[in-house]
Amino acid sequence: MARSSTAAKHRAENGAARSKRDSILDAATRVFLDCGYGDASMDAVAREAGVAKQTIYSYFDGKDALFEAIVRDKCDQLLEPIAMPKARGNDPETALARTARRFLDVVLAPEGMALFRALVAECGRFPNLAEAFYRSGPLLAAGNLADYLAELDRKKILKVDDPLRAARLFFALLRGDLYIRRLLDLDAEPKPAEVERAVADAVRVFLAAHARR
Amino acid sequence: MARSSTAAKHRAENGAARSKRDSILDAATRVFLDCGYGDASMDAVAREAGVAKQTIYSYFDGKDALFEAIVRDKCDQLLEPIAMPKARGNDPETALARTARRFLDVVLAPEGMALFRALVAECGRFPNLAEAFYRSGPLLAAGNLADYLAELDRKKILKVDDPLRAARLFFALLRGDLYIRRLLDLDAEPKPAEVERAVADAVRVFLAAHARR
DNA sequence: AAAAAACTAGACTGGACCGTCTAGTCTAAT
DNA sequence: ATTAGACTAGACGGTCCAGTCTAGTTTTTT
Repeated sequence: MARSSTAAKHRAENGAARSKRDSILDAATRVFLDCGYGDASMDAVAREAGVAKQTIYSYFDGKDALFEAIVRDKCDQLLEPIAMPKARGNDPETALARTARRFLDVVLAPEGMALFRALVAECGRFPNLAEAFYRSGPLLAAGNLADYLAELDRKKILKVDDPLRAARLFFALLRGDLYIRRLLDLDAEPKPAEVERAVADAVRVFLAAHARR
Repeated sequence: MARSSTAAKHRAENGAARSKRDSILDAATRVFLDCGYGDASMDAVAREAGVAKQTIYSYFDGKDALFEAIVRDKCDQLLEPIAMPKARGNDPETALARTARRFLDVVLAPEGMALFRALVAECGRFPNLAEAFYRSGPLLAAGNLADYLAELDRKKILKVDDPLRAARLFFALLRGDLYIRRLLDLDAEPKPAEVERAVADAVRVFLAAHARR
């Protein structure tokens, strides 16, 4: 048991093995996010990665495990910018807009949409993945914003009774109609000007709702 | 050509045929919305409908056509309450709340969620279905509300510069975080009290943003 | 009653795909 | 140079499923 298995041995972080594992992971990400879990085939992943199918099974336990790996990986790397501490030196309007922009850029990008679509489609099969995504994504973002809103409330700059609830509303406002349309693949990735407009709308409405006085 | 084929003949609306076609449609709805398009099998539909598989193929051209049929059917029947003309006699707050409640009741219900999930999962395969859903659902609802908002603006009760845009924002506000969580199947259908709270929040924020002066 | 059409149950075809296995090649360490 | 482990290419077994076909039964029509 303490002895490393064949499968585990090359999982050690010698550069060569790392890069092979990574190329599998990259290919799998493309295939899974393109086709969805059901229509993605292990043969396609192997072909895309330029690797024999057996090699995939030596790094991952099976299709499920591979899917889990690519989802957790994409979660970490996609949601990194969202988790970043906010620049709070500015006035609320600027700070909110900056947070909003960062959020939309990640969330409306093709990769973000594909990840979310895959999770929605497979949430019955992988409930823990859906939960993990939500916690490290929307929930984290709302939590961070809530902290900032609480601070603004303490400083009497805004009136925010329930910061977490307000933060969630802000992100909902931000997603707006665009998110639905993107989910259904009715729109391509929005141009910067459209993002900017969505940001401005959300910030304006939010500030109106939480103005002091 | 003018002569009716065997397949078309029993599609005429004699009561018996109608009821058989309907029981297939009902069963297919359950199976497709439960399992999703990919994991739903025609055998399961036949079993669920208490019908031979061949009978399904005499009423529908194949799996795709059956899926299309059940989606269009569910769209029509789910979104009927949303398309209803609004009671506009009341003050804006009451009217908005009523519209909001009706929307959330339909959209957050298990059937509404399952339909949307299926469409999100299959929007690549059935882009026209996604489009049809959006137009007869979210877009119709927003259009109706926009008309009402324009009226309120004309009467100087609210200030609404872009009614359609405002209506979309209202529904986005309404979906809030709940919708994301429901999509990922992290929450069960919300209790009336939760719906009421979401409605109140959305109405409050919306009115604050569009108050006169 | 007889003929036609609808329906049933189940077998069957063809194809996709997961995961395993085989046989042989390449690479790195001893 | 030899040997062990990683890798490749492809075949293969087993399963599942869409859609077709057959043979027999029930319902409807005439």
